Amino acid sequence: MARRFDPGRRDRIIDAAIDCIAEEGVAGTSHRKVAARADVPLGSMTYHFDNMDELLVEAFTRFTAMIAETFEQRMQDVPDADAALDAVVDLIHVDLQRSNREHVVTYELYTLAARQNRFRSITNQWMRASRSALSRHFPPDTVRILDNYIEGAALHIALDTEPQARAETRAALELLAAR
Amino acid sequence: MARRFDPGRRDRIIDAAIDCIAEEGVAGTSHRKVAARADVPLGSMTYHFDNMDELLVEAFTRFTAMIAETFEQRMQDVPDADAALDAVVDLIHVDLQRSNREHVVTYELYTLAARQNRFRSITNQWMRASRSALSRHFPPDTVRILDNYIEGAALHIALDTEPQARAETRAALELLAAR
Amino acid sequence: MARRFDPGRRDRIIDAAIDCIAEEGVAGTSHRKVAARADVPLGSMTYHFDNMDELLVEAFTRFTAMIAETFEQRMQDVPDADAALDAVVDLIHVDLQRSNREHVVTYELYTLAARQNRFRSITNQWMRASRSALSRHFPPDTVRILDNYIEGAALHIALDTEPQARAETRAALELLAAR
Amino acid sequence: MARRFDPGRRDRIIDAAIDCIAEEGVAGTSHRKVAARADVPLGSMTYHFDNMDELLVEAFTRFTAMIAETFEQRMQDVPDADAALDAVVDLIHVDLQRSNREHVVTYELYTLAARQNRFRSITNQWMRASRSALSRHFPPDTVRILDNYIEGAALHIALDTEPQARAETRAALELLAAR
DNA sequence: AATGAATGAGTATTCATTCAT
DNA sequence: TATGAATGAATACTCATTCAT
Repeated sequence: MARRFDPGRRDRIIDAAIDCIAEEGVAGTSHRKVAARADVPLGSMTYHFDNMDELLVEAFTRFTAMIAETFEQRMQDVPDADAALDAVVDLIHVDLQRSNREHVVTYELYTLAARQNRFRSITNQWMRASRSALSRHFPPDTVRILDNYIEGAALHIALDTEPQARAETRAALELLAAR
Repeated sequence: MARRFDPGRRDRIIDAAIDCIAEEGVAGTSHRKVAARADVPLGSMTYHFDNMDELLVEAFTRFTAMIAETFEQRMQDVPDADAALDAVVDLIHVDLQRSNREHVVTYELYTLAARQNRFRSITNQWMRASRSALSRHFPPDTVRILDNYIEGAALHIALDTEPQARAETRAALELLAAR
Repeated sequence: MARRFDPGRRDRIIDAAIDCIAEEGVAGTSHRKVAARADVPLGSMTYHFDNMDELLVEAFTRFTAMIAETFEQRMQDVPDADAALDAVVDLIHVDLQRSNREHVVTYELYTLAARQNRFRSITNQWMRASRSALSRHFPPDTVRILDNYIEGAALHIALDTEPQARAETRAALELLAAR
Repeated sequence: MARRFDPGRRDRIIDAAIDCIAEEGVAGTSHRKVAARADVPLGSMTYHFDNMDELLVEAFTRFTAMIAETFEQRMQDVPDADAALDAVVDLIHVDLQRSNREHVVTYELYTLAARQNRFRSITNQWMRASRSALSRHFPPDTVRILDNYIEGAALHIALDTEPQARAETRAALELLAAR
């Protein structure tokens, strides 16, 4: 009845899906809920996306692209390796801790990626982008090692309850970057 | 009508739940499926566990306890720090890669932990146990740093498709342990 | 697979719900039973009604509307107060005693109304309609008193096993109406 | 294991059942909930009461006996018919309005009574007791009429949202009692 | 191109009752 | 005598997907 001309509807659905995943998890994300969030009729969900998996792939692709983009920008904005390490420490200790929204969506994705290739492609591409951003300031071998450490440190801060000092993170990164 | 006396049934249900999570994910784990796997009537599921979450908590608690136990044993079996690093490299490059069963269950847990305290308690306890095992051979600060790296490296090997050499892992660990 | 186009289905479900409440009580009224009675698939129940309460509200609303309508008609059809009293006596001693269907549904509603506002709204509206019908022949104060007596007399005839004479009812009503 | 000697357990179960009916309705009253409330093992429920209906009959019998007893006492305590009417007005406008606990249990009983003889016996006995109490001050015919009015007035105050004045109730009762 | 209605399979959970101990 | 464990049937409700319009 309403809204027959609605460009951007597809986009809105994808954004709504990301929100839904963040708030209710992949398990709690259904056509109905996403449709309600995006304010589109239920029937239009499977019109725009063949099935739920299709939508999840698009949602996670957009989510990771946004984060990768931000990180790339950050690495582009710092003058040298030392400043890059500072930016990484900030990323781990400030940005990611601001809200756990990014954590939860990330681990939802990891869970899918551990099981299905199509989602592992997304994590793979994301990780490649992260390493590419780090490559602006560090040699390839160092990049991989740093990348590993960053991932582990972020995860432990998120899922462990014992505090971790900025200084410690910085020290570890320096050690790995200096080799 | 059949089996009225079945001690150990609770245990069997928990094991069946772990299997189910490994093969079908938390989302794919239902009372019905676990009951079928454990060969118990559906009605007995909520007799033994007040609700699904209760069962998941017990399943993940047992799962992490088993893994932590194995790691503790390994650290106990090696004579010195150098051998401990070898064991860690093996853990990352051999054991974890043998099947992705442990990965998938682990990330399922992380996903829950990112959202609910009761599951975060489980990851927290697990991480504490891992660090405690490493403490046999390394000082506290080093332990935390090693632990972060191990987590990140394992995750990237699991969810990235680009290969990572044993030598590289060993080198990074040495760097972090030597400080 | 069969019937894809079925207008009036919603209506049929409501009628089936009233029948089900009459025969098996609210406690015995389930989605399954109503669906079977209305000859619709189980899955369509919660499509048409968000939940069971929604359906009960609609069912009781329709039930009370039908009864109120009949009473209004009756009061409209009689020429004066005296004839109105006769009609009321008939209502209590003849109509309501013909089957206990109306009684049981009514008390089911009262039980819900004693506990939940949304059902008390229904009883409230019904009572207002009854008084409005009586207002055709009696002044407001008398209407309220008559209404109380009618309710109590009907209830006692239904739930007491001792007989009550028409003459007695008529005498009581006259007393109350004459004031 | 615990409490092997527990006289009064049966009594406690009946009281717990009344509480449960008051708070959650007959539909929400289950063996489990009553057992928890009475702090007795689930298995002892069907040991003391053959089935749920047996328990409900005992619960409603006790509930109505208590109320009838109170009313009888009240009628015994007043000196004459005029004071009796005052007491009745108080009953309707003060006592019953204090909490709706009595209302809800009463209508739960009426609902069962409308359908099953064994519960109608309970309402019947209750009503006989009420009339017997009124008989202390009024002749038989008047008693029945008063009883009807009291029932209807109480119900309308409970389930209608429009206020009803004490004076009006008193006036109606006087009219009926004076005949 | 777009969608409201439809539906069968599935979900977690509650339950009265039974019965071996 | 008393009860913890057990169980099959039932509950309300959600869902992805289909399809007639």
